[in-house]
Amino acid sequence: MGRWEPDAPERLVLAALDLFTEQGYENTAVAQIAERAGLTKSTFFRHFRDKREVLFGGQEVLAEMLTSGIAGAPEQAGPLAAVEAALVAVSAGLTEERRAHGPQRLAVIAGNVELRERDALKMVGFSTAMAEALCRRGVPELEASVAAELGVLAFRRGYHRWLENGGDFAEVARRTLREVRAAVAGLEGGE
Amino acid sequence: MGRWEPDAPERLVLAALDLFTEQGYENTAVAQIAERAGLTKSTFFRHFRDKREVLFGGQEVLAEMLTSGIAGAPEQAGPLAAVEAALVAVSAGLTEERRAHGPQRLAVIAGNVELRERDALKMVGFSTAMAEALCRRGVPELEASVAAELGVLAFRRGYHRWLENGGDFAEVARRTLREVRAAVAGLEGGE
DNA sequence: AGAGTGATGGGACTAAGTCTCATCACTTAG
DNA sequence: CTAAGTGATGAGACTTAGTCCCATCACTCT
Repeated sequence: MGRWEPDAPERLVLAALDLFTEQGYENTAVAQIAERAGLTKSTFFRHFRDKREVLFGGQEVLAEMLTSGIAGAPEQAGPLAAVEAALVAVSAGLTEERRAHGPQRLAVIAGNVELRERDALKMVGFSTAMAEALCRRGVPELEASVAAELGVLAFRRGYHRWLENGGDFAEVARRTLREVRAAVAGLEGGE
Repeated sequence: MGRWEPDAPERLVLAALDLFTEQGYENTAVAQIAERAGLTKSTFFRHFRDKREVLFGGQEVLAEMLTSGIAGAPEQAGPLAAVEAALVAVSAGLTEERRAHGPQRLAVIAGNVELRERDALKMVGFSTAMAEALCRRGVPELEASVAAELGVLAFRRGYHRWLENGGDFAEVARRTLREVRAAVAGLEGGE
């Protein structure tokens, strides 16, 4: 399978990350990314659906982990316990290599609307994936949506913390989800 | 102000909606939309940031209504009561004319990833707008985010119901938010 | 009538994204 | 050891989104 210089996708990701950081996302052409990676525009689009996607690769895998995490939670677990299982399960996909470029990647995304847009879509994907998995466990549709939304919120916050402080993502995510649940309780209690 | 044939933006929206429905979003060129509206490509991009935006116009106004709804809620109101005020306030922006093309618009959006992506971004915008408005009321940041997220969920579901059944949006939204709160309670209680 | 203003038309230009075909590195059967 | 096969890449044409600049036109006000 691997011919020529191996790992074309990874080389493209790294080249893109550097160029986006150096000169900004919109000032960087796909051809330029490909050139720095020793490839061509054709090859770039063979590996990535579009220019944005070079920063969001492998998220389908994470969504898959979320759903299987929920599916694999104990029978008697409630929706939020299942969501916790999902967050724990996804930690297997958050590799140390992924953490290395995380902050740089987040900075680039934060600086561009198109990229924030793609990020929003990915988060919606996570949410519906979890909600559907919860429904398959017999959770009513609305409760599933609420639990999934809270799960995504915890995931986002946990992910940021994990990038800042490191450590085990499963641990961080568990703690973050607990805080979200506390906030929910405070919401209902405080009226 | 109005010269030539008036209401260029509205004509563009209607032309786009028809063409997207007839032949699909990706099979429709901007030049074609402009032509059907009796205008040119230049004018299209003068009124809309990009091709997607022709289906999402005026949402900044809605976000504005959400924030001012929250800001205008009674002092002693809790976060979720403020969110309810936001949803009630936004009903002023959901005109009957908007409802007329709602289903067609939703169908087009549902059929295209780029458009779902833009929709996701708009919802994130609503969420952060509400969360920031809640923070300005002194609500802790995490609770504000949770409440805003629940508010967006209620807004989406209420919007769909409103399109299907009509009636007063404020009424529908209030009922939907109540259901979301019940689901949240069921989530915490059932474990 | 003439200057000013704001919206439009037109056309050139860049870059994203698609498509097709040739080519090259490497594998495997004979 | 060679020749066919396979999969990834290169090359280039092509369409369209989106930007820019400038001329023009409709209408207003003096």
